[in-house]
Amino acid sequence: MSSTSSPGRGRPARLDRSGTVDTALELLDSLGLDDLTMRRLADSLGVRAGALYRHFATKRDLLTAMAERMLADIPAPRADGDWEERLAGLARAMRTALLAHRDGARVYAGTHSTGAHTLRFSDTVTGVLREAGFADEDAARALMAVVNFTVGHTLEEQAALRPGDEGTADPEPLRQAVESGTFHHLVAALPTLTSTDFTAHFEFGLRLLVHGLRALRESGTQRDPGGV
Amino acid sequence: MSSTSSPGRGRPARLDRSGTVDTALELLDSLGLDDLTMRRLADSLGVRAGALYRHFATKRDLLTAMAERMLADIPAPRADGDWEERLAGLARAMRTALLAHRDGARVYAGTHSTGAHTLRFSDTVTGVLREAGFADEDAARALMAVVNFTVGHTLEEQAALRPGDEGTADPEPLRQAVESGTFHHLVAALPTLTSTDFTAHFEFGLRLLVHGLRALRESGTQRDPGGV
DNA sequence: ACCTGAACACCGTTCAAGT
DNA sequence: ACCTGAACACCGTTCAAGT
Repeated sequence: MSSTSSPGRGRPARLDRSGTVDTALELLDSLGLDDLTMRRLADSLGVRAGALYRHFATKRDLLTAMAERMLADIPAPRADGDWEERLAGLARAMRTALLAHRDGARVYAGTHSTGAHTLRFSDTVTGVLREAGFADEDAARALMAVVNFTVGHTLEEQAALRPGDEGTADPEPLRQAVESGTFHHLVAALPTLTSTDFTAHFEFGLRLLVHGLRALRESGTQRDPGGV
Repeated sequence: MSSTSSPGRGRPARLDRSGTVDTALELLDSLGLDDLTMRRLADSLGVRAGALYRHFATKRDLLTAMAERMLADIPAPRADGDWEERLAGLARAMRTALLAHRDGARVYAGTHSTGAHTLRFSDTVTGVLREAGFADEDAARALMAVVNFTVGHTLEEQAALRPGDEGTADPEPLRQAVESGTFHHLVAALPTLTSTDFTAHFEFGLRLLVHGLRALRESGTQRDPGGV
């Protein structure tokens, strides 16, 4: 169970930043974000809540460190494939990293990490686009568009999958409201909207973004055709 | 000020669902989501916290009603313009509705409303796409892609604008980390990434999605060319 | 019928005091 | 130097009792 440094015999020599984040992520997976408290985390570490504040100025600080750690799971992108496939691969890797932890997207969306993993990911995405010939400004905006879509999608995906409270896993109230009303376009869309094939939903949106970027690239700067 | 039923003379006849949501949105604007508590809302209504539970089973229920009310501000779409302009207009209207309240995107993202305004908005977007010739499944997936991007973007926009805690309004730590490291692609993107012209960022992503949909429409079903 | 009072079981955070 | 104990100022939610 105890994974990292100093398994501890007599005095546990307990708290360090990295190990605390590990335990916090395990607790997140078993309890969910709403039940992850500083007190419960302290219990898991064999310590009182106040001791956590020697390593994290605030709970938000802890959550930021957790978000940053989640992005560490993103593997370095394979160098093969064209820019479209590499960009899509990076977006998929981000979704996968967020899905890897319960409420992962909520944790990520609620923080603003500027850690090394976050910067590395942003740098990689920007690099794929710049090397494909996109202007710096377009590369930056494309990064934001892809990340914002991915976070928005995964937020929705994890919200829909959790047993929550009302009408999420159970589409009955929505179905009823739709069929009784005048929302006939929505009725046609319902089978897809209530589908749980979130990968298909994600791929659809991702394809739209990539297509849009391809069109922008072809209409814009067509300098350096061919090349690497 | 008192809008709905029974303005009340002697005894305020105080609580009703609709007025409570109004007051909650006002309180949200002045305090922010983190400081919006059931007790403070009760104070604003001249009532004790327990009384709120006669109208809302839970705080989450209240927040869902607030999210639903926010979408009521979305005006009916103008009938002029082609499907691309109408779709873009609806996405812009949603962003505007979320921006209209402090932490609006966070409130919306944290809930799962199936109220009339949410359904009407979804029905309208789906209708624009179906009438443009998209298959039901594509219309549904396009709705989700546009909404998820819009929510993700606005979440980011409101997070960046709030005076928060660390390195959000102040890009110094990020700038330093970037310049000291080997993230040279990110350095090129920095001026755009730290720009506060969020409308430009939003429009860029929205254009990508619309371009992608146009390509899909032209490659896919080209039945019923011309005509309304 | 609708609200109050009071409680239950918690929170995040701080800080003197111990070791 | 690092952690405990104990407190401060709160939370969301429930429910008997009042009116």
